[in-house]
Amino acid sequence: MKIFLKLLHASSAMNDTIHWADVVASELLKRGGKHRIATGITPSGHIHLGNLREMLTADAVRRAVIDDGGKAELIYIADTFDPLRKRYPFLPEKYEEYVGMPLSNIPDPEGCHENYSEHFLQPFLESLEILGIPVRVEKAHEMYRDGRYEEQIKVALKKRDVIARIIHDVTGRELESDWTPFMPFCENCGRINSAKVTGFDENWIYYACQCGHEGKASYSGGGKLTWRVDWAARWKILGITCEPFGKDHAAAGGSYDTGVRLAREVFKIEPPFPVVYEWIHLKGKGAMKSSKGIVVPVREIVEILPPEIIRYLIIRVKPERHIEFDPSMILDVIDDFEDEFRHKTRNVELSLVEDVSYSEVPFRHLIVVGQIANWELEKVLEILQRTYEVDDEVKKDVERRLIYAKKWLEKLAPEAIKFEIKEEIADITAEFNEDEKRFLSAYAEKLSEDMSPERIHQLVYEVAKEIGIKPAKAFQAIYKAILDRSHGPRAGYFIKSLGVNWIKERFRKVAG
RNA sequence: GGGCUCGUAGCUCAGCCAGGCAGAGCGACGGGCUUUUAACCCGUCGGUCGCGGGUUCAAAUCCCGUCGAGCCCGCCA
Repeated sequence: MKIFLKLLHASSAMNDTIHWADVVASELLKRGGKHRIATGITPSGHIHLGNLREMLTADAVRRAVIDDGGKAELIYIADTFDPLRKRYPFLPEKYEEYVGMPLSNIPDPEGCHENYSEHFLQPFLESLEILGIPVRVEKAHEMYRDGRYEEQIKVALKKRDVIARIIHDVTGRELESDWTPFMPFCENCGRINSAKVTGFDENWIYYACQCGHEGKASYSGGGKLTWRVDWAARWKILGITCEPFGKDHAAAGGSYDTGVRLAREVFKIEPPFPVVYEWIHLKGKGAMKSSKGIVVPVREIVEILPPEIIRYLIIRVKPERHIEFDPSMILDVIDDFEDEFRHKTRNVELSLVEDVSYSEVPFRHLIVVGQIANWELEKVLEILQRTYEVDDEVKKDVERRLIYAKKWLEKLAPEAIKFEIKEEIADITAEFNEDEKRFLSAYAEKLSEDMSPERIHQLVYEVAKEIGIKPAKAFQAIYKAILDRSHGPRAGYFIKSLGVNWIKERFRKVAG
């Protein structure tokens, strides 16, 4: 047996090591065949790339469980019933008065959605769809309103002392004698963080609010459980078996520690299997935090980068490692992806969005060709046909990724990679010396319609030699005449795709 | 005070769970292709695996300790 294990080890060492998501999946499958994975991001501001890590971590596990023969689904609990903590920098002054009110009761700061939480939630949900993350959405204010918490609220209120002791044991925090695990919603001032429970019976929870109002709250929507208790309660209500969460919750004495004990001792369930993940840092700016305004909204990223790249960016890194997100390095990440794609790695498998095909045309290439072809699909395909076999599948993929290439170029690309064809000769500011003019003129003479791109490229060297200038000078003249700069895409393909006759005419004009 | 992660080639990291000749990519250097946007091909250099102990025939890997970096511990992903 021991020898067998060693052999197994030796042979698996030759391949990639087991993917983290598969490790989690096999752990889960030891516990049962059916899993419900929870995620929970509060829509209190723009939902950013850092938040997305939670979703992608969960989705990678979901897929791994399914690939391993189990069943798994994803649930996203949007805490729409959470109070607005403070007036964030991006909110107008007026929002000071909404602090403490549930997000679902606050107006949309930009007036385009039903309420505050919807404003941030909707674009995020659209993004999840684009990223191929199938998720069942549960909005907290609806769960409470529909009475799904009722039983657990009653349990929590009755076991107030047990809960208080657990929180004290785990965190060392001494709770005040009038503390309860319930935060009533005050029907007078509309806040959900300023009233105290004064008593309860089978039908009502009685409270006194700082605003002076005294009233009674319903078990269905009249308030919510405090964070730590709410978390454990929802595990029970939704039957959660696995949940990824940020390292803040994982610290000793953090909310997962209390959650474990609350789950077992108060709600009588086994806590979900934890997957702890690290923050994503924005290169040079530190951890992404909505509250600090260091944010790349997910909805913007999914417009600029293909979903498989965004997935790959996060899924390829073990959750417990932090990710340094450097927008200027994204082409390298895409290169890595394309290299892994050729080897069909597990990272790629978990990153590709189902039902989306991916061709071998490199993204870098699309960027050059797209610019040459002025982003016209037919023209791009025509150019690609010289190097690739373009069938319907490739065509479909190119059509899809060409849009990203264009957006990426506009929003994230370094200037050096961009170029623009000067339509008018008057737009060219560069000077041409006699050698260059002689070259362009002679080159235009020899160039003919039936030449292949390779032949056109070769011709540059031949003509340059003939009139006695260095090839480098010849290339510079060509690019100056077309782009008004000294560098550009590989000359042969470039000239061919621009049209030989157009080039001949242009070179003659420039040469005077 | 408690907890987590990281420390392996100049840089970014894999390898550690399951001990078995120290790896990849990039960079640098040399050569080929007589500029092509961080192009391609061939080759070379490059590491006391943070440090100190321990276990073992054998340790980057396991155990104990230690130093350094970053982060978390009201709410937050």
